Amino acid sequence: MYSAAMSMNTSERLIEATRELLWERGYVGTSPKAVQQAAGAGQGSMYHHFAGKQDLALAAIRRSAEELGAAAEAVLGGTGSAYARIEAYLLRERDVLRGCPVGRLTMDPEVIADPELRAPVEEVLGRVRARIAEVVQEGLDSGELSGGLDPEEIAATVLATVQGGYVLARATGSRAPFDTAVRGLLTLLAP
Amino acid sequence: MYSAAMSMNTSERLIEATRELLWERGYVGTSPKAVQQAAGAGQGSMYHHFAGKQDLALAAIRRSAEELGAAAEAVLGGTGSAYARIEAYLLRERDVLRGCPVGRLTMDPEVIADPELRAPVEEVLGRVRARIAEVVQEGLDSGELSGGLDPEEIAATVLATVQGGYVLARATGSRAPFDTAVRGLLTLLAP
DNA sequence: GTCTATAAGAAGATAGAC
DNA sequence: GTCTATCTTCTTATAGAC
Repeated sequence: MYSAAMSMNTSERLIEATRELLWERGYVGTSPKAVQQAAGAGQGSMYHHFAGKQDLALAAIRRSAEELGAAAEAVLGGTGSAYARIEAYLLRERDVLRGCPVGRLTMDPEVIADPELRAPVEEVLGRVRARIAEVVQEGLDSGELSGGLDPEEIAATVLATVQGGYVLARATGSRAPFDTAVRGLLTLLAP
Repeated sequence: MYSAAMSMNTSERLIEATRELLWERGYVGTSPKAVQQAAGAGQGSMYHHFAGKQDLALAAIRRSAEELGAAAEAVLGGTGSAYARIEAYLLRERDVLRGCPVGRLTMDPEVIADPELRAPVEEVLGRVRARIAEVVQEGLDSGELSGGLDPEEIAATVLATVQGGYVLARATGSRAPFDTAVRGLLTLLAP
């Protein structure tokens, strides 16, 4: 059962349970049966609300992407200097060992092969990347960051460091490599 | 059938087929049956050579890790300045859209949950990270790289950028974000 | 809306013949 | 070493009753 969610209706519980399972096991590793058990819903109930596994995953992925975009915007659109906001993004509270609920899906062959499932993943990662680039541009305009930097390049480096930090952390079973990689990047970016 | 490998014996073909499937679909997404078909081997044949799925995956993962370590050492242990060798590592030929055959496994819940399967992944990523740190240290010692850098941190940033670059590339279906992230990092590292 | 029944095929083996 | 048979459980549904 989706323990933190007894007050949700069945459709909501199914989506939330799917989000958790996709995060932990990916699309290939998540079965409708596992979703039903986690949501406390029956077989017929699930197929009443959703057309099938793909349909349910689509709802779950869209919501996770939306949430990720909002969380990124919350720090990148905050107050402070450009460097401070990028630092806030990098140091933002994260469940490092669980990885990124969206980035994780890029390693799933069936998500990547399905344009509908891949679309929200591509869209939100592109949006966050563009938003970081805007902040870098602001830092260049104000003279806060050094002149030779390309905003799009630095934004890709920042996002890649985060996504790759998850990989290193999960490989070691410790969040330390994630934090180390972030500190390295912050040193390189330091005005 | 493992098309490029008709001359290998059954055991070899099974390992190579497993490496390909683990790379593409992960451990959770790879079935013994799929391995057998890709290797052109029968059920009984596979279970004669290997105790089961985990045993076969262990052989495959160990080999992929070994290969990755050797490829990294080939560029990091080459000639040239510290920066040039790190640049060579970052620009090294890669099948970007396929991702990293080793890093990819960190997103697999059953690999991460199994100490035997995770060990080669952790070991080789740690080894590459330490090797990059050595090269950064050489650059600091020679005065080629700026003084304020921590070798361990920069090494983690370099490896994370690569691993995260794969994520961004697969999300968009294009290798461009990988190359962009690498260029950003090279700009930040430039002596 | 939710439940149970049914089903073809895959997953991950084990057993024993050849 | 390789092959076929067999087994249990899981996967991903569909059909129809309540």
